[in-house]
Amino acid sequence: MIPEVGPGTGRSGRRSVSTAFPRCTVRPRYPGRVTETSIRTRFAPSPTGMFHVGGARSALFNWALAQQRPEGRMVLRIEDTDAARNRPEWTEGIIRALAWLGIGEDDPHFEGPYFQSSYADEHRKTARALHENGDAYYCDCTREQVQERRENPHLGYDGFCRDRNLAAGPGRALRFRVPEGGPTVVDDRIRGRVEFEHSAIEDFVIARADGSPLFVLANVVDDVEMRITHVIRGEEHLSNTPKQQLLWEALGHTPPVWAHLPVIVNEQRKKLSKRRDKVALESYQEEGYLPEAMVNYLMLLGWAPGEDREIMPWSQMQPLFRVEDVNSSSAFFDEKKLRAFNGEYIRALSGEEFVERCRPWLTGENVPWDEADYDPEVFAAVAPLVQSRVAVLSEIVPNVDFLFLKRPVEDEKSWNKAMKPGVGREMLQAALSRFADPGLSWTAEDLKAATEEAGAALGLKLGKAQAPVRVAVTGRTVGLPLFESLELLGRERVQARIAAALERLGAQEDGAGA
RNA sequence: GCCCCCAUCGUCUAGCGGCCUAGGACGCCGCCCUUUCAAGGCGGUAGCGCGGGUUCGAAUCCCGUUGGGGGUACCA
Repeated sequence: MIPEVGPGTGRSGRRSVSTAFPRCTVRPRYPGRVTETSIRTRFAPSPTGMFHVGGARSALFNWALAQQRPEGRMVLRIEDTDAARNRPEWTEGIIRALAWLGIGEDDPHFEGPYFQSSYADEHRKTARALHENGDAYYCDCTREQVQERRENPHLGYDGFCRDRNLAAGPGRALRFRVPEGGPTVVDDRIRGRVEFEHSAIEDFVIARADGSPLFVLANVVDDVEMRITHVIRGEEHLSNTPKQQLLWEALGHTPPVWAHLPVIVNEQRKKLSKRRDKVALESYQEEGYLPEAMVNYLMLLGWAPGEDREIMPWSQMQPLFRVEDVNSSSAFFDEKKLRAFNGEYIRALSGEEFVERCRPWLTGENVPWDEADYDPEVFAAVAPLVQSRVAVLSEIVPNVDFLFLKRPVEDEKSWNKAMKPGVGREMLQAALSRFADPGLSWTAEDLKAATEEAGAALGLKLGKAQAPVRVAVTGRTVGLPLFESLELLGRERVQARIAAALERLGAQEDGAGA
């Protein structure tokens, strides 16, 4: 059974998300609010305009945690320091995708978006401070020089400039001085204690030769400034974590709670990639996945609410979520299961809600019929028949197109299957004459009886008898219950379509004969 | 190569030393219902990678091994 409402329905549902997001202004400083739990979610704007399903899951986990505490905040920071990734539209895509999932600024637990680029001065200032107190040093080694110098190709930077006391200058990058000896222990909520020997961490670059800070530094500076307490992100960041923790400590702060989520993989067990895999949240949205189904499915990737429950609305799921319970092994994104969930959520919709949700797929540019031929009342009438037959909303189109198209779609396979010699023509003729009887009331019930009789006269059971009629009228061998469809289409159009099919059969025969 | 992570049905998972003859869900396969297709009902298939320990007892703890994955940038 499906519960009443999903997560996004009330807030985001099909509602269009405000395109102009007022908060999207440059902020000189982060508010640096102290909250019980400031959870940080960060996204880099992507030129593809796509929002990764993996990012969606991370966001949802963060969101659940933030909503669990009265003062909890999920802070969205747009990491746009890469100048090439600085278009407002891309940021808008992130906001819109989150809103679709039910995560947005109209909820007090949401804060942001903030823009990392607006805080660049602080990043540089911190870099200089790190240099001044000796935690970082300038290095003028080129990549080639480093490679030539080290005998052991497995090692990274060899620390050549560690004690050269170089001043800042052109061509000089700033490197962090990783302490000698001992490990840095990352205490991860999901993985437990993970030790990284300092000898295995090279003196990493924190600012480029042009003075611009790198992700690893900017990220920490921002998190410190924003008083971030929980960092919940993908496993791909685990190896950055000891570096960032070292930075936190060098800046005199206690590192946040870390939790590294397992990666989401494809059938080849490789990390989902934008090139190979269908990862864009938007593409699922376009296909007609409901946000509440997507949210439900995503939450189950690496976590389970227990007691053998799976289909559960956000309102019930959210309080149950615990990061500690997240599985540490990678999870395969199974679209089949997502589809099954989506079908369940669709069937759980009320009739009116279903019709409402279908609208975007029935109108507009991509619809196969003339807009003038579309009749919302006709759709509303068949909607109950459609509802249990689709797993994603876009599938409603092939189910109902025969009602709005001037002529049914032409599908060779369906035609050949139904219009077998000795059956097709005979059946269509029989049906046509029956349907022409003015005494026949044009109702599903009587149409069924009439078709049954017509078939019986030819020795056909209803299952066989209905096939040619169905193909003649709808163009397909499968579809909605036939007689309700005929009733709705109307006597005139049904007769015309059967006649047209007979004509086509005749032409085929003539062609074959000649 | 080096560092790190991971390991229960095909897939997502439950399990955190005896309730396990390993539970649920998706998928798949039957059967029922049926005007096609769905939906629905009933049933079935299938798993603790391997080898050592520890223990009266191990899917659960330890070690090793194998196999996957992530990282390894003056990207984020």
